[in-house]
Amino acid sequence: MFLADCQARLAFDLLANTWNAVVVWSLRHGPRRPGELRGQIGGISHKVLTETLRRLEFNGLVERHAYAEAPPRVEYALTGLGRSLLAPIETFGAWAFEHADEVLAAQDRWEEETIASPTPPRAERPS
Amino acid sequence: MFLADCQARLAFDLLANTWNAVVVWSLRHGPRRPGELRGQIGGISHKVLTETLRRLEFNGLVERHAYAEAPPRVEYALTGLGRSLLAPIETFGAWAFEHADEVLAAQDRWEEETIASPTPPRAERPS
DNA sequence: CGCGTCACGCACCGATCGGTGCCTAACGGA
DNA sequence: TCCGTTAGGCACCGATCGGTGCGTGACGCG
Repeated sequence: MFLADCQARLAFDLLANTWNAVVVWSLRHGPRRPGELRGQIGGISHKVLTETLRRLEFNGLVERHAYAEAPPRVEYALTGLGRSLLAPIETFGAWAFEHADEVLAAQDRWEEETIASPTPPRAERPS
Repeated sequence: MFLADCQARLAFDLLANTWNAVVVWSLRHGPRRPGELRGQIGGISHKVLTETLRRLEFNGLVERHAYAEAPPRVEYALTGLGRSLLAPIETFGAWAFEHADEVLAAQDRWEEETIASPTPPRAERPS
């Protein structure tokens, strides 16, 4: 599992992007319009949102429905496949809630122990 | 959950990298040396492996044990926090096994429907 | 003495990620 | 007529990701 060309790597490619899982999660309660998504999710640019939605559509996780109306209206909804991904995502979210403080504590510990650390491996910290 | 500055975003930063989850998973059965990891995992460069391990160490998921021996010997092991992440990772892996074919089918469908697609949103395909 | 092993650092590089800013198209309202 | 709204395309940009290649230090072996 997860070795070399294993299919399981595919799952991580689906979550490798910063926003994929967040967008999927934001669609869990039904169809949403891009504007709504941009509102619900904080700090995603409109370009990246559409790119993300295209990618999710390409992978069969969401469906795009465009209505030819006065102000253009578009809705994105999860497919069955997309909905099946909600459970794993929630598992992760639960883990994060339980252990976020431990991760933060570990990061702080690192900063203490190594005096003047040359290159803190990465921010990894919500701005 | 997953909104704006929510802590749950942290979980995805931990998996945002291509190799983080794979390396954690490769350590599930006990300590491993870098060489072993490079062997188990396919196609990871030595630079990226050490970077990944440093990052995991920084986040408190793995521990580094160096033995001052003749040919330098180093072992990396999961911490308790790291082990607690195995369950969510496995959940994902299970999802991938179940649905990988659906994702691939969706991708193929995309290629059929849109004749000469201008920009296939992304490879997202194991090479 | 030269070679191999092992962990790892560093310089360099191309590809991708994500962000900003500006553009269109189509309509309703003032 | 001009503005606002909505979706989204396009150009451009800096930061990061991941890869290659080379060097080092300490040892063991022939």
